[in-house]
Amino acid sequence: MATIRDVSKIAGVSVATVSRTISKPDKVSAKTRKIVEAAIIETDYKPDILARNFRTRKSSTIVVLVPDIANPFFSRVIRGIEQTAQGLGYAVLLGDTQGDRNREITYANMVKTSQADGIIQLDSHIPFENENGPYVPIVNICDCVRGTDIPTIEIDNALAAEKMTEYLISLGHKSIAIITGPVDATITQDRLRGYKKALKKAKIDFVPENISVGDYSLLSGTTSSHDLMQNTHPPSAIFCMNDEMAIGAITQLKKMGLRIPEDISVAGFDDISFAEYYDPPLTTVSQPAEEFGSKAMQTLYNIINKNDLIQKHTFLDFEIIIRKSTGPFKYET
Amino acid sequence: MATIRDVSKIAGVSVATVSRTISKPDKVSAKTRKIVEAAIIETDYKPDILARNFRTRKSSTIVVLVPDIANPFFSRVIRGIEQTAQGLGYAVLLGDTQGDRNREITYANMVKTSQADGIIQLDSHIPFENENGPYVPIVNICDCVRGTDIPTIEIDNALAAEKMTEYLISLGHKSIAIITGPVDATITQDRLRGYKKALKKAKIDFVPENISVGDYSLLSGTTSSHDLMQNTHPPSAIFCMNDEMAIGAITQLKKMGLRIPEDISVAGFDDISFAEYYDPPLTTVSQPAEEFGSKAMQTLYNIINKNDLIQKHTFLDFEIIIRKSTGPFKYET
DNA sequence: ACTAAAAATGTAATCAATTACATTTTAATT
DNA sequence: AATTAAAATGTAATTGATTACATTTTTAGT
Repeated sequence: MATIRDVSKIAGVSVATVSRTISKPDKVSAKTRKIVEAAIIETDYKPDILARNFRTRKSSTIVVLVPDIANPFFSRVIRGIEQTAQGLGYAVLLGDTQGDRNREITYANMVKTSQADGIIQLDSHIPFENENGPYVPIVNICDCVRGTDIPTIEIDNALAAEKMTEYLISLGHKSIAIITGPVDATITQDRLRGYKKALKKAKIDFVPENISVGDYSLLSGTTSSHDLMQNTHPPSAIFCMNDEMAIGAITQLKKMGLRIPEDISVAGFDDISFAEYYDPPLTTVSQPAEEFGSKAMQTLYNIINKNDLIQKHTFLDFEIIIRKSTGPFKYET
Repeated sequence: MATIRDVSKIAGVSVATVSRTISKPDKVSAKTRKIVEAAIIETDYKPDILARNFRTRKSSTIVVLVPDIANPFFSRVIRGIEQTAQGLGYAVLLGDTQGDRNREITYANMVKTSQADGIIQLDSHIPFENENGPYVPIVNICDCVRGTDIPTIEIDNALAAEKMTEYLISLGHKSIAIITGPVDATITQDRLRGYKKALKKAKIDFVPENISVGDYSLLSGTTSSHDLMQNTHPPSAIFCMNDEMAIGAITQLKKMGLRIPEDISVAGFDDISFAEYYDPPLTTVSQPAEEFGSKAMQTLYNIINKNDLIQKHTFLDFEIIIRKSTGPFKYET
């Protein structure tokens, strides 16, 4: 493999000139630039990225921390990150944490050791043992921690849940259950807040038994919905904090002989691609997954390169998608 | 940040001894090892990975080339890769190619420049301009090229398709359509071969119009199935080369007023998590997604580290999962 | 106690780029 | 043509760990 020194010899210039030809061509006269470029081609020179990274203390690599890559919403976000990263000349290191804090820290240390230039975290947890460590460029998206000055990108989860709940109320539902995500997640708390707010505005009493904690899996949708139907006053509508749980719930409710939406309404969250193709097509909250990814990468890029145009807290638009899994409340006959 | 020199000063030994304490502790006496370890803790020394990578020409990073990360089957494979990679001390660079050959080459060059130590390719395409370039550790999985000595990991796709087709034939179906993946993919050709073989064994004539080319998307399942139903002799069963297309097909067929499986049977491929939760639950071919990933990573690790125990061509087990989307053929009434 | 072999440790070169600073060349102005 | 500023180029230090080779210390055997 040819080195910069080989090129400089062939071109009859110094290594500095070769280096400049590559990284700041306008600092080199047109004549020598041509000579050097010819020498680069002749020697088939490819800069040694490892040496460059070592010297410049940059890796042009970022880490994505994701609770679970196999989650269809997250994988779309990551696709958005990856596409934008490619455009900006960054590589994406995948950090599937499976919720494990130690793995988060392992990946965070890759930034501290310059193996990566920054982190995009999709979970509401900051992977630093303590806050007074070295500065680490990080963007927190989708599910964001509060009370730090770390840039965040999210939708207004409380409002989205409020709107969806209002919609269900507008259909005549009074007993609306909710299947949540893990209790310690910010989005769970936000959405629960929005749900309660909508109930309050409609003067519907909040019933604790209408809450079931899930874990975003299909299975937890089935078990949670099963549990909810055992309540003394079973719900006539179930709002799930993601589409998988909604699909799990519908599967279970159908198995119990209930018709969707005639007997019970089910709404989801995320609008994954399957939502539209489910039977019945799922009423859900659409989130701009790819935009989350591209915005996050763009913001992280600005942080790394110290552009001042960083918006600390960005809110993206959501949309209530009304399909066929929700319908008017009907009194029992 | 403390360097190895700081540690050596504190410990009163040479940098070589510190380096050895870290990488080959058995080459260092117990006494000095203790001293050095204490100094490492005192200085909070973390080896500079960039310097190490530069010097050793290794990055402990591998690249995963995937046609689309948002495909649920692929994301499970990647999860398997990532888990195993973590255990082996490797980081995973995500290369979402969207089928773009240039992107594949870009990522392949990262290996040539030592930014990554090897590649796991999930597509039947080898990303080298020509074969006589530098040696690149690579493993080809799921959809594999033929006629090279690159290690592959796959299921026997022809056999799987043959078995599924045989199953549909055993239900009495004679007009069995197939929705394929892209024509140039090895798995498409393999599965098509298995499909034809089963037809031939059952003495059923192969009808070209029963083939519709899809692209693995939900939408292509709907359009392909719609097209197939316009045939002069519409099929009584449709075998789709992945579950998304099967789900798209079922959605479309239901829209056309057909009942699944009473009026028409639909089978998929992959057994993604949604398959079991669909209505009706999908008959499909189960592939061991995570095992693909972990086997691939293990094999790549062996290649990189020149262990000789490399099995060139590995075949994993598949399983025909019979659920409710397929049923006996019934003559039109 | 002496010697040889083995183990432990140290010295200093090395990896290939970038870049601060020094020097030379070119351009502009009078 | 002389002077000065600006542009272009060159020199050589620098980055931090690894490791070949040299040297010292320890161990074992007599």
